[in-house]
Amino acid sequence: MLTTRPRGTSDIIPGEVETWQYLEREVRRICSEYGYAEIRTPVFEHTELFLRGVGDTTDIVEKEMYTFIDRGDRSITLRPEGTASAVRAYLEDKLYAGPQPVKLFYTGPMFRYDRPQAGRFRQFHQFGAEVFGSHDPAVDAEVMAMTMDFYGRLALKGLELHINSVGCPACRPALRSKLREFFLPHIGALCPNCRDRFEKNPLRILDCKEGPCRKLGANAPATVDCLCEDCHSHFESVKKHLDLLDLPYQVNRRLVRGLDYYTHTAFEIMARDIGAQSSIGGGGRYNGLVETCGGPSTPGIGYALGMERIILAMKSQGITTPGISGPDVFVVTAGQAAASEAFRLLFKIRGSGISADKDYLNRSLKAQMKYAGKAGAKFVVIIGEEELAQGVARVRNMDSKEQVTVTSGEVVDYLADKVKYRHNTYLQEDTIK
RNA sequence: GUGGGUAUAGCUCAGUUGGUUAGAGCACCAGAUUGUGGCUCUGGGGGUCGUGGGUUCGAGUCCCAUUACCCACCCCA
Repeated sequence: MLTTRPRGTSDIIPGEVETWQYLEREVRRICSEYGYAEIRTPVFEHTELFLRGVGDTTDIVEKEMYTFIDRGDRSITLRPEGTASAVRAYLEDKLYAGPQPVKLFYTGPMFRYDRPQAGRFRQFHQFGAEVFGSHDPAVDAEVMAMTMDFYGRLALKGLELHINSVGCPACRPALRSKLREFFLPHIGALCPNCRDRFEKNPLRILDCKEGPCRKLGANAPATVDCLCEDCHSHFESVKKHLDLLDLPYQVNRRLVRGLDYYTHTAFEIMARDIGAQSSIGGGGRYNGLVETCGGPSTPGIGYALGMERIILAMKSQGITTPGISGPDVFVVTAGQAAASEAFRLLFKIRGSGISADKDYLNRSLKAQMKYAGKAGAKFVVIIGEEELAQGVARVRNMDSKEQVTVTSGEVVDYLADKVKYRHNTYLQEDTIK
């Protein structure tokens, strides 16, 4: 146990972390372009927030929360999702008092006590965004377009945007009773889970994957057939705005998201090639949530994307991301006499903004060269007795094998010049994805 | 919470019907005449065979339990 990480968690080690850093860069870039500001909230909250926010009949709350009592006898829960916290902060930090609408994004770890499998972990990471304060269907479209834009920037292909409207408090009671009416004669044929859902939330029966429930559900009244005037026109307008952007989507009448707070628009993005857990992102409108959490009636909409699943999809599509990058310069010495000079030079190089390193294992010149090559150093600076005596250093370009002699006074400037050039090309490579 | 599969070196895996000091490739380290990397060659370090019990003269190999991981169900990112 001492050397085993907790189940469903993972270490992101050098070689992998560069992919995460790249994704996080892209997240910040797109959010700034779309006008979303970052918010950082605690990874744990009072349990009540999630009970209220996420909904106490959802699977997340019923069986997946990491909840514990702290030393002050408070019930604390590791956040299973980001929206509830964003809503809490919106209220607590009085963001409603600022210019509206309020557009926020976050990235970070979420926690759900699930059995791990492909694409599912107990600690996983989401990038999410929320918009508070606007009813405009154009915002629904913006939010969906933004997710698809993000995937597109990562060069992901073949994703499907599924959308639906799950109604609002005005039309949902009618829908519920219609569904109950429909399923009542067949209640015996439903799976045990759905018999439970029949009472609590018959909407979710539509989402069931069990054969019999699925068959029955195919002919059941769908949410889109029972929408009130308001919901209907909202949904139509959302679709119109998606069309304006030429954004392909499919209306999925069965799409009912697992969180209770959704109203009007619900959407989900599916990837076909990442195993059984094919959803790589989803979201929807939650016009009642802020009020449920004790705030003024405020419309809201948001989404969350699963970082691990994005990485899975990228891998299975053969998309490469920046890897580990070696030092710009590696300082190699020959003989003890050069050691002091090399050590000083190393720090001078670093001081000019160039990444540099040297051997600390007392290795032979050959071994130092070998290491520099494996570490991916772009240049090697060699100092031996001969160079010391002449007041020079050899600078070797590891790619071209070209080696020049530079006076010790000019070494740093010489390297700075070469490396600056490399940095520019590196930045360009970095952007192509 | 339920089901199936797997567990031998840092990694990927061999390991005959149970039989002596458990192997390979890759990786790591060091050398190949005295100061130059990627290729090649030689050598070296590294394994309580997941853990605990059992059967047996003898278990990496058979049996039981346990843990971890993987995959799937439920559900979600």
